[in-house]
Amino acid sequence: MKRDVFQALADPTRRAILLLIAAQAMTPNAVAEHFKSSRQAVSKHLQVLSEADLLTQQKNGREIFYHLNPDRMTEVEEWITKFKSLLATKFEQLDNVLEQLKNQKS
Amino acid sequence: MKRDVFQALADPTRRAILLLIAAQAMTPNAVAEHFKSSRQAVSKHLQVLSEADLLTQQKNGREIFYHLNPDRMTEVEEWITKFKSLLATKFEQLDNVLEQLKNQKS
DNA sequence: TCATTGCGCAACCAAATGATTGCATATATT
DNA sequence: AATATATGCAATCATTTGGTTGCGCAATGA
Repeated sequence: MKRDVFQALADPTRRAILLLIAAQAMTPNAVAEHFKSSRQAVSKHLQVLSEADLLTQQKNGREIFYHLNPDRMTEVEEWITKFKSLLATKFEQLDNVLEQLKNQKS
Repeated sequence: MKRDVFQALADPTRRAILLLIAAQAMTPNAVAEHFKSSRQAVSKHLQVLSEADLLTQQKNGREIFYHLNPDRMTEVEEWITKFKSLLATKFEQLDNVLEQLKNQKS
């Protein structure tokens, strides 16, 4: 399943997991040891993060290491950048925003 | 109610609303005109964004203009920055991450 | 004054979410 | 071969979420 990156980042536990894995690739059990959450709960979070392409898996024997995929985070950065540039130019840009949002109209 | 900024940004419609209002402060009706969503649905989104302190209200007669609060977005930026700096230094920083996540342990 | 407009709020509903439990499978260890 | 370990997957459940509907209230306008 394809998932929205922002939605994947919405959960604070998932953000913490990302920070952990950003520092070092880890197995689900290793991740779970750092949280109150159970292994299964963590496993579900890892699945969500994987579906958002924020993580990749690397099987090694019976262990599965989850690695970070840094590319996907740039998508968030780009949104923020767009947002900020919009702020900078304000009113002048309203037409452009309207144009870009056109497909969301009824 | 206090709300998580990331959670507020999780919904694509809310992100679009933020872009609109970033370009120009608007009333709920004005916002709703740009979406398929009903006024009440948009109004709820505005409420969520307000609870996350991403928007402020300014009453003017019977109209309420929603303005952007750009400060709150920096919180997201800071998380991303932290994330990226973690990536840059990788393994060396693992201890720091563990230290920061300590309070989330059982 | 009376109708209309802009808006928030509460109740309600279907769908999604986060978590738990139980089980199956593959790999490792004895 | 038998057991233990690491993990995923499905079912289930309570809670949250996004949306609709209906109502009430303040401000505008006739």
